[in-house]
Amino acid sequence: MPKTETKNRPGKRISSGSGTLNEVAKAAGVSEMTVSRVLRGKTNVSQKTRDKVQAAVKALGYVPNRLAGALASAKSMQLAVIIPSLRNIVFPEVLAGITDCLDTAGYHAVIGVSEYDLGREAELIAAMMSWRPAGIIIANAQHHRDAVTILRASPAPVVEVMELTRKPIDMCVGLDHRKAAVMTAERLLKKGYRRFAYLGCDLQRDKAAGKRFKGFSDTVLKGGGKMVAELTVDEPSGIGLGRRHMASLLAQSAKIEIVYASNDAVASGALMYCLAEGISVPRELALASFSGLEVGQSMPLPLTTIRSPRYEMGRLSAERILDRLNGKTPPRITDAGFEFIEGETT
Amino acid sequence: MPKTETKNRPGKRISSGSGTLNEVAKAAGVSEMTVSRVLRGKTNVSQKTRDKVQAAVKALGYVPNRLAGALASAKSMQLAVIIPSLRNIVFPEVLAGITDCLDTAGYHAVIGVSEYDLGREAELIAAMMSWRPAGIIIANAQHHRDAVTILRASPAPVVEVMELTRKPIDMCVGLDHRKAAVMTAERLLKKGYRRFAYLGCDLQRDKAAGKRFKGFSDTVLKGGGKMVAELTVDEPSGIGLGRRHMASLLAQSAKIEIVYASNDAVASGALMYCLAEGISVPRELALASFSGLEVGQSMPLPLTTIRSPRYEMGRLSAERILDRLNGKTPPRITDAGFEFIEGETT
DNA sequence: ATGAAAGCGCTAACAA
DNA sequence: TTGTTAGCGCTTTCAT
Repeated sequence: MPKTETKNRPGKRISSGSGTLNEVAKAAGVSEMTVSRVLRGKTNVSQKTRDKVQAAVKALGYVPNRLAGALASAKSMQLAVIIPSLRNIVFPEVLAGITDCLDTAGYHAVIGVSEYDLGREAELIAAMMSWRPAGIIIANAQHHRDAVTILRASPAPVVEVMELTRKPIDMCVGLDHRKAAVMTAERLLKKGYRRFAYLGCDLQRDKAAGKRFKGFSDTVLKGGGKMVAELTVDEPSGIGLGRRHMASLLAQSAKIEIVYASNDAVASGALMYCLAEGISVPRELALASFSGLEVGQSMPLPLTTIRSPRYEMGRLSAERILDRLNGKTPPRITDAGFEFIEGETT
Repeated sequence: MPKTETKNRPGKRISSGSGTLNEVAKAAGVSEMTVSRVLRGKTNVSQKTRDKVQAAVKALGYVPNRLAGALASAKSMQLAVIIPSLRNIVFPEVLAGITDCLDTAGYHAVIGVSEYDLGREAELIAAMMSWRPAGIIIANAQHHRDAVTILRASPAPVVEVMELTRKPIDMCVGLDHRKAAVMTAERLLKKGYRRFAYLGCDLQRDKAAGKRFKGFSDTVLKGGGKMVAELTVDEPSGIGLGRRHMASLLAQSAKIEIVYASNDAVASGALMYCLAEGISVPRELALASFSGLEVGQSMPLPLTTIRSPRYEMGRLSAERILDRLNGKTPPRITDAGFEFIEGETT
């Protein structure tokens, strides 16, 4: 196993694994610049030279050094992507949209996970900037002031993804969480529900969920309804949260007609609780939430919820950045929209 | 919005956003080398000089350029991470373990998603190598021969994660999928089950699932049982898959006693189908699978399954790489183990 | 404890 | 179409 010897060779530069432009140039009998041009697909090289160079590249198994390239051209092919969590499936879904789009353009994503900590997020951004990314995609619209300072100063385009903001740092791609929750509340009121309960994660951490909660309860009150029970739990949002905490939520009031959950994972857990406890949904208790996750739509009763275009938002974010890098002027604000899903839990 | 002007300034180098070592050095009245030493935490600098430098760094809002640093030192602080998918929650969970470990050490992950395509995986690896990563973590143990060639030649440590292999390219961290499936089959046989069915994703794409299927059916046959129905579907593994395809699996044979699913997502969908159709589990039909996902354990009946240590495998992979970079000699093969979960679906 | 010189591997700009 | 020159911003090595 040659690996073990490879580490620390003090005082001696490692061969970087695969030769240099110079070696290829010599092998092909041309200058470094010509090789560089061929490799970057510049058109002003004759086919003959092209072939020679490509043969040499293949023969030597040459892999270009993008660190050097990025340094010389001040153009990196990496994007920084900062998300709050990998445990909540919505972020990997956004990430999937991002990587799909980037891959086709030869870019790569460097990821940072803030664990919903804005201080940590700011540190991550600072660290990421040292790679001189070609662009930055960051989840949500609330950031530490240091983070905002850095991002504003960034020469690279920035996209805030997930939430819509009136005044993004640079660009934003997302949906109006308040509007989504308002629409949900209106539909539920129209259906006759009046006594609402809320179950969710800590609203200080997940700001988008906080906006939804606010929009929802405002609308409920305005519409003659009441929030008769509320439970927010400071633990990772997920199915387990809904499953474990429904009992104590329901214990808060005997008159809950419907539970609005912070997202589909929580709502799915809540529905599982009801199924396990023999609570008839929606007859005895109704459920609604937000996300449109596969799990929620696969339940014996599909959830009444809002579908957020997660993959699409990721893809659009990456596209906006690439557009900017290609000299275009994409819209600063992109409303990715959402869709109400009339399930069977209401 | 200053952003819009920032893109393509033809012929003019962008200021890279934040000054250079040289500017800091001038501001602090020392040489570049001294600043470099302070920034990298070298000890042989006097406290007085240190303070001056740090003041200058803060005053200028200097952010070091790691591209230049990596080029000069031939040591990057980035790891390449290649996974087959972001839609299957197990990979984000592994990724979470990786990023958690890397973050504390100041490293960052560059990610590539192969979509279960080995050709694409090989291309991704080649592309990633051009960033001269300090290490490479790649999911699974089966790769395109070009990929193997590149990885073997890599001066950076390589970890194959998820599956255990007898002869890893460099190192591996994982669990024995065959063994896990064998154990599951043995327990089910002991419980009296004889007529088995299999429901899962395409076994050519998900090699680990293939190993489990093989181990499971081998054991079933050896133990006097029978595989009376099999359905593999070439679509992304997930809850929806299980939910949608149970009907046609069950139509294959009237005498199925138990369904073994390729993983917990599929099994959860299958269980939801049963709940929706009023099939009594485990009386009329039993269910078992593999993963130990939160969703499966939150179902009204927790799944009988195997818990795979996904976060832990990610963490360990990153740790092995960092150990190597720090001159240690970690074990080539790390068995992360697994745990049988006796649920209520059998 | 500090500094000067010499690149790392590549690309922009200009020349031929 | 091709080549030459001069860095990109940093770290290594070797002096002092």
